[in-house]
Amino acid sequence: MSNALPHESKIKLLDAAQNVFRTKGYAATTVDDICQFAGVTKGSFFHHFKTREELTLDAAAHWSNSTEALFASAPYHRADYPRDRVLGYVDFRAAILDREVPEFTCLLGTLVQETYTTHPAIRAACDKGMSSHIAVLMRDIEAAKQRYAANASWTSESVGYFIQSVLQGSFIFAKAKQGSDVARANLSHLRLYLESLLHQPTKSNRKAKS
Amino acid sequence: MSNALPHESKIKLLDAAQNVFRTKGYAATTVDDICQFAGVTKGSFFHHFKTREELTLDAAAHWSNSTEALFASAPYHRADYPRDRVLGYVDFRAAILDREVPEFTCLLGTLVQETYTTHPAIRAACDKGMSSHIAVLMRDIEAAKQRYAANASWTSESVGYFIQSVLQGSFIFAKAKQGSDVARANLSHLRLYLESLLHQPTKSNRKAKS
DNA sequence: GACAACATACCAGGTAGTCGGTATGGAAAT
DNA sequence: ATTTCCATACCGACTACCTGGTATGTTGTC
Repeated sequence: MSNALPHESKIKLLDAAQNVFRTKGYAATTVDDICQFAGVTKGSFFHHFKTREELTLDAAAHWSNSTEALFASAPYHRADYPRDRVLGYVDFRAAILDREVPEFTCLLGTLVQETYTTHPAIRAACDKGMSSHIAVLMRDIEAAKQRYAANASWTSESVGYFIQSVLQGSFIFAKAKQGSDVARANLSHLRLYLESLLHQPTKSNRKAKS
Repeated sequence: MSNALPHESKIKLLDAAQNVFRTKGYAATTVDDICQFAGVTKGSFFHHFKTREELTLDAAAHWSNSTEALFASAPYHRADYPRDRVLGYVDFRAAILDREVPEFTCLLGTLVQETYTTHPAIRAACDKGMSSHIAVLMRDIEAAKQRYAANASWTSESVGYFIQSVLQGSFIFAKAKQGSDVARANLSHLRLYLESLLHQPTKSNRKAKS
């Protein structure tokens, strides 16, 4: 990838794609839709991207970068104890639900469902983006596991995927019900489960080594 | 709805729609795709359905009916204790994962994600279908709750939605990863959580009244 | 012969991608 | 300093194609 920062129109198009795809889905979104939302012309679109699929791949990468930056800078991420960071992640996801549905749902989850058999490259990009997000989360889960449940039979990886799956499923119900009530309730169930996996810490084991 | 049982071609079309939608998604599926899969002509299609959207609504209803029948006749459903039926449901869902991805994923979850802003009627049909499936499941959850966790603060409804959300999220990862490993792991996490909500029964409280 | 259940050719609208062209800004030549 | 040159960014009309839906015809059956 080039290291020069992309032009304004290109970024506008990528951001527009994020929004329109999450609202109308991949296949129902036309190039003109994206151009209109971005406020640029079709000529500009095809200057920056060879095809609609190429834009989609770029948009998936753009999404991964911006979400990773968002979570990295979120306050929960600075908690001292890994367990607090894991639970903080869940709380943070719950806090975001105060918006319109297309604004808190996941681009990659939306895309992959429509393209997994028809557009292998997009499917792979979504898989990669979601997996790398989970990999980051896994670091905290693993650290918390070492501290509170070192001998448990579950893996931090499986818990990472479980968390993401609950989120993705919650998004589907948010779309079906046009609201985030189910998502919110799901996240409290999830939190409860995570608390039980990482047994409630006491002052003493909080003070324990690293 | 008519009480006469629908013609063979109509059923073929509804079944074909189920399969093709789950494979290619709603918007990417053409009427010709469905006709070809069903082995009927376009003329037949538009004889039975006024529009593509009407077929989709019928397909959603058809899906709800056939899945409800499937679960009602599944062996787990005949367990004596409601707790066993709830856990049996999860195990049954896990057992189904031995197939190709489009065969075990949920039509309604797929449809709603693509249509929730653009096709209100389809969105509503999906919501209705998923909610009524949960309502059936809820009966067992509620009965199990009365027995093992009568005073717990969670509602059987929220647990029903949580179970479905884990499933829907699992389907997304099945699509992203082209396999059901994550789904399977998710279902064991889910089972563990449900077991903890409905505390492990002993011989004595199994024998307890009704 | 009337009606349902098809079959097939066709059409109108929409869409991805193309193509010739313009604007702009910076480097190079003079 | 001024002119020339060129690459990048952008514009919008146009095209070839696809797709939902229609119109019209055919077959079988009660």
